[in-house]
Amino acid sequence: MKPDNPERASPRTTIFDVAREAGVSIKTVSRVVNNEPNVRDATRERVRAVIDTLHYRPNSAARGLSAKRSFVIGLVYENSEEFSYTKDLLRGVLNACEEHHYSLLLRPVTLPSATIGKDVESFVRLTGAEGIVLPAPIGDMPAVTEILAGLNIPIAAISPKRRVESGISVQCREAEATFALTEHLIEQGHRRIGFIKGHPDHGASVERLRGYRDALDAHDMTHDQRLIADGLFTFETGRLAAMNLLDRQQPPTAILASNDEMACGAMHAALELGLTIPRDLSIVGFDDTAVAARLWPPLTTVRQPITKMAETATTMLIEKLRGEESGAPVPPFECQVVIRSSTGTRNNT
Amino acid sequence: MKPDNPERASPRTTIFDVAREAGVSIKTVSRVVNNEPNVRDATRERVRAVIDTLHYRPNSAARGLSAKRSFVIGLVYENSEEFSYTKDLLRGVLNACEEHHYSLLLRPVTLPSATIGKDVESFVRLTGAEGIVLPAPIGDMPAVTEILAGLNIPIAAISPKRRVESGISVQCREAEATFALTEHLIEQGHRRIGFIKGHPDHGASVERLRGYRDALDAHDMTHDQRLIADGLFTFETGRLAAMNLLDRQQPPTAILASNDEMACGAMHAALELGLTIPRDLSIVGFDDTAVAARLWPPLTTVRQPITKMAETATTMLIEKLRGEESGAPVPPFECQVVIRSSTGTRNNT
DNA sequence: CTGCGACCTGACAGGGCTGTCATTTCGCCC
DNA sequence: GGGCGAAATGACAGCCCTGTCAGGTCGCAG
Repeated sequence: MKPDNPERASPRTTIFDVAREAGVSIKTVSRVVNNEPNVRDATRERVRAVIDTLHYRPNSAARGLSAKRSFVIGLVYENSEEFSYTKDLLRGVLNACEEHHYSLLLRPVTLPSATIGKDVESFVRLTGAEGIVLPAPIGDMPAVTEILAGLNIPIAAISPKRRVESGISVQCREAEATFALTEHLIEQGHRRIGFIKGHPDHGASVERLRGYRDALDAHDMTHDQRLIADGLFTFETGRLAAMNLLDRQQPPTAILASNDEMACGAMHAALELGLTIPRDLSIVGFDDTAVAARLWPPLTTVRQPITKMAETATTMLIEKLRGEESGAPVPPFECQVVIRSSTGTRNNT
Repeated sequence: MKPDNPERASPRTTIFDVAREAGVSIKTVSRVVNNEPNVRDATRERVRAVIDTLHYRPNSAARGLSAKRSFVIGLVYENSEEFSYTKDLLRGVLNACEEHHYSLLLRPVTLPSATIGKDVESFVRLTGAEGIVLPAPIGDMPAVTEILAGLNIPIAAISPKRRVESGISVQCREAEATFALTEHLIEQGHRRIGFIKGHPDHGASVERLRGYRDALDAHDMTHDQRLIADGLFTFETGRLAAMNLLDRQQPPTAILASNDEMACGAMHAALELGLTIPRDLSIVGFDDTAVAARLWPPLTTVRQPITKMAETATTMLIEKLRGEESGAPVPPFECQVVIRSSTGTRNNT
């Protein structure tokens, strides 16, 4: 037996109630709600007050129906093992959506996917999303971008390989950060620094490799192709690549992996070989994922302001939808090198 | 210059188009779309065919407005550092929502929160969510559940302390799993097994402690209160608790932490003290988060079928909204002990 | 052939909001 | 005080779908 509750599902207050209470037409209330001009300040105030007392919230279904807009942003993301990147990303996108009263709808995808174009298309058709946020590497996939261009849906790409022309994109100074990371190793005396490349589909892979190479150049160090190994951003490819690198006659004294997952794999490889970190081998990663600080020794890595980047990209996307586009591309964000204990001094050998 | 595209934003096909094409009334199309009865099979087929050719998708705003429903499920989750639990959870909830054509809207919260009741209330009012999924420990918070009960919004609790009467909840056999985990340690010869408790607000904490105690009883081992330490499910509390435990005159030879984060903290504590795992100390966790397999040595832990649990709970919630409630509570799910290398044989000392 | 349920189908009225456009009010200048 | 343009406000249709209910069709028993 529940306590008797005569009125089920209290009848939501509508714009009509507010209008009556404030003594204006519903259209005026609508104008106030949407911050439209042409309402006298006094009227605006009065309506606002009534809205507050009545706890009025516009019905988004009705609003969307009438305005022929969905107020929905879609986020298509890779549902990968490593999720702390996605977590921060999600946080940023969600912040922006809430701030501007948009809803966020999610579409996880498993890569590689042959049907991703169709998937995104049906996602958009079904949800009526007005704009789509595309984190790397999806923002670089023609199958997706072309479909969305055809549908006339604006996109915001996060860390794409290159700026999308006529689209929104935010990036961060990954090359510079990798440069600094490499320099950190050089300063500690390392002269043979191994590098594990990232997935070739990610723009980040190119940038990070560039930063590494530039640092070697800046310190007049020779490039040894045998110190560069392929990887795909996964734990296992990192482990294998490191095994490979460490199996050389002249193994590196430090390894820079293009992300934390692979750095973690490299660490496992080193430990399996009985090496002590950082005494026998220094290891650094990139991303500062949740795992990085949990490893032993804790991993030196680079933190990107993902949440901030995602928030900025999404906000720009929404502004574009509103026609408030500024047009000016955002300057790239700064990354931050996080020095922990997986790196240590090393003399030449 | 883009290729000229005369028609912008192709006019979406509406129910009206389908009706005309199929030679029936829009109401009949509506019936087909919603799988309602009272449509002749031949008619149904014909309408379905037209829907397919025209790629018709009902406009959810219009549908919601007309039916006075939002087709929205809300997920309120703790935006914690450890996210791999939430990732799996999200996956399950999303699966169920897609399957039943509901949208999922997210509301992350930071705990502890004094305003969580109000937050959830405004979330529901704003989104019009018809049902809310509440993972632990939020499903146990009266501030939240009472608000939702008042709003007449059904909830689905995942791993709550106790079954919500007249509500949906799914749980898994955490006590049994912890029992098995403890037994694993006992079989390896451990006689002094430390235990780090979880956050007192989580139902899981009680269950896991119970499993540990039951296992000791089953093997006629004495309970030593000094082997039990408090924790709050975070890395740092785990580290501190382990430090404490290992500082005893008779330190434990194995530590069972109530989750992986704390197990990881315990591992750091042990390594800081110069211990080798598992030679000097075995460590086990709970949850099988992404970090567990990345640690060195990889962590023995317990995997819960979170995705499955979340999917089941959400499906039940949606069925309830549809009035298809079966009423029968689901039997608890089974957990799986994942044995890795952080545990090893130990003779009595 | 008639009558009568049972089953199908369609007409119509909104649902809460916004776009359009007509109307009223206001401020200001001569 | 009258006149005028701009600002403020409101009336109304319509967005696309579903609930309701009336009407139409079908099969079958009498």
